[in-house]
Amino acid sequence: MNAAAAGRPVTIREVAERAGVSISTVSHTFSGRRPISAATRARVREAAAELGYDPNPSARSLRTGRSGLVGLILRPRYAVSGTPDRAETFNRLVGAVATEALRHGTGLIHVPDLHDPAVASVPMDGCIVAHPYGGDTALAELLGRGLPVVTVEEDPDRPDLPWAVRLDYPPVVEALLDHLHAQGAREILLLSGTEDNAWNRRPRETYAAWCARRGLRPRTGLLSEGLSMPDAAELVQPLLAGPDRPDAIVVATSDFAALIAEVAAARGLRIPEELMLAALTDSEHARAGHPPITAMDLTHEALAERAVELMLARLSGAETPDGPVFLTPDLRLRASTRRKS
Amino acid sequence: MNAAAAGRPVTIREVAERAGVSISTVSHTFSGRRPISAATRARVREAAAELGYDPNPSARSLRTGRSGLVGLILRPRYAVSGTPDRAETFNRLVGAVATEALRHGTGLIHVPDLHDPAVASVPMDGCIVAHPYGGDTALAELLGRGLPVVTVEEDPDRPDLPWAVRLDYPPVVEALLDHLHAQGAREILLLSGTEDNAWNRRPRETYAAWCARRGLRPRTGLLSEGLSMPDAAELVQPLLAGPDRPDAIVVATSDFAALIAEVAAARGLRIPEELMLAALTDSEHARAGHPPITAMDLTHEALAERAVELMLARLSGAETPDGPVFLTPDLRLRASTRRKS
DNA sequence: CTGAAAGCGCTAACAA
DNA sequence: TTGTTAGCGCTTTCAG
Repeated sequence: MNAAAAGRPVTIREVAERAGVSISTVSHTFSGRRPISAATRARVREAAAELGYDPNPSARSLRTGRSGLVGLILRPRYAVSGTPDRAETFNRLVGAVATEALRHGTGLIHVPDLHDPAVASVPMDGCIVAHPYGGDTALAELLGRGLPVVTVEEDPDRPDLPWAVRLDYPPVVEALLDHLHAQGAREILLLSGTEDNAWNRRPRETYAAWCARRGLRPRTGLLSEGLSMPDAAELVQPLLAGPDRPDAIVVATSDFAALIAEVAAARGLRIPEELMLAALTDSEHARAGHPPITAMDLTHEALAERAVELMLARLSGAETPDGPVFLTPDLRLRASTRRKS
Repeated sequence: MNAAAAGRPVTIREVAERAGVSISTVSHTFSGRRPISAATRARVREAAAELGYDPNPSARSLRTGRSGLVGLILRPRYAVSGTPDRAETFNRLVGAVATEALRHGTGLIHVPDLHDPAVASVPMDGCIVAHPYGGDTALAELLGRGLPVVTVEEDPDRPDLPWAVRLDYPPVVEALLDHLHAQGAREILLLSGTEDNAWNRRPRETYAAWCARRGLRPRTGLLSEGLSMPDAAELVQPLLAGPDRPDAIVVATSDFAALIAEVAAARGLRIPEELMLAALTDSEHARAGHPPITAMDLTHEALAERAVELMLARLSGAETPDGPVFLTPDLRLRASTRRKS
């Protein structure tokens, strides 16, 4: 029984001994960073294989200063405790980042709470911070440590950090509003989430500007991403009750959009004839809703792909880009906003 | 500008110097593993904060032998290169494992190719191997290194490894077959995937036994998970053409189930009246199909939760369990197998 | 082409 | 309560 089978890790020293060479020769055999005679290399490889040698990654990165690992921090606090909408969003982003990292042969670490001292910090060469808040503290912390950071969506208070993949909301949100307007909507209510991130802020800004241009009264409200369905229903009811109810609602999350559709149906309001409905993120709720709900897909896969590329470029010493990469969300018009005319 | 802002990591030594104490005092201030006077502790904390000190995780784990990180390897090779069905499956499992790890404050590493020497190995205390193959080489490699491993589904050739979360297929597959039989199916075709894992093997075994018991002729075929839709369509066509076409098909993946529904529709075959259809994994394809397709949900979230629990228990020194944990897949009967009678 | 040895930053045993 | 120091396993300079 060799050392590995016994549970004790095999070190470079044992391999060297077995092969009858020095530890530096073993090291160089694997790194290839200096010429080793074929005979020696064969002996070392054989010894390593027999012993089940696997270089200790901590020792290596202590020495080299690099781990070959990229971190991922998903900021939205409701990402983890999830309604299906949030779960789908979270899963798509995490899955896509993981896929992309693996495709490049890079290990990916999901970083646990940065601020919890009970939690060991992780050896990462750089970190992807997804959907940061305005003035994001975790982002600031990492930047303060001098760690290379790439963000998925910008910290809305620091929109110009160049190492970022951003979503270009204005044209898409305008297209959505124009579409609603073209279908006859004149009283459009925007229900944002309460998370202070780009996804909530940018569309709100675009909406305000659009209303001003059109000379329409802006109508906005908040619906926290953390609400339970019953609590959200409670808040939605009165919005549909009064005589001044909106003729279209744009709501941040798609499961609340589906909820609004239900509440509307219960009140006898027909969609899209009496009320149009759209969501600012897409999910199965929207696609399979009754009727299917118009939604903006945030192209998580593309965000992930570009973010990983950006990070790897950065770690290989690429120049700082002139500005963020911009991607365009994908507007998916569905029956909830399509009036037969 | 301090060292961190300058890009150079701050070490314990600098903190000690600044606080006017020894490095072991700094170490113990953070680890809390020996009493430190309040005054000293305050000075150290202040110095650390001012310098932006963050303990080097590689140094720590080199010394302690533990990293606090759990690895995750997803074995199915089609998990990454994905059709939507595989992407949903992969995303759900990865997302759920990540969520569960974070909930416990544990870092999670997606392990890149174990056998690629160009890829740095990762510092993990244990590893979750999901959906291993029969005689899985990666699993064997990790076990050979003496690393604590927990599997999600068993290596079908090593069904008794106790550190595993398994799916209890037989009763659910039987229930599905009984259901089809009760609806009148007598010529049931099972189209397995070609990945040699539990998900393909166990239902096949159950099917064979069920046919034997019922005195029915087993009809089986293969449809590789890696096929493109057109290629899969090519293979499916003849199955529906002959006079001895099956009256029910159980197919492994749900997107091929949806494909079969399309092909059947194109041939004028009505579902479920002339052909019943079921999938051995659920996805939006099945839920949103026309008609919606009966499917077995593999409860990825529950698998992930139990696997992470098992891993953390194992790492805290829990006793080896008597056997694997068994979970029951969730059979979701839908219109594709529901004949009006 | 190969070996000896320093040292990465930290923890923990031992000393005081 | 605090300080001194060995050494975790590796990479890399410097010698040969």
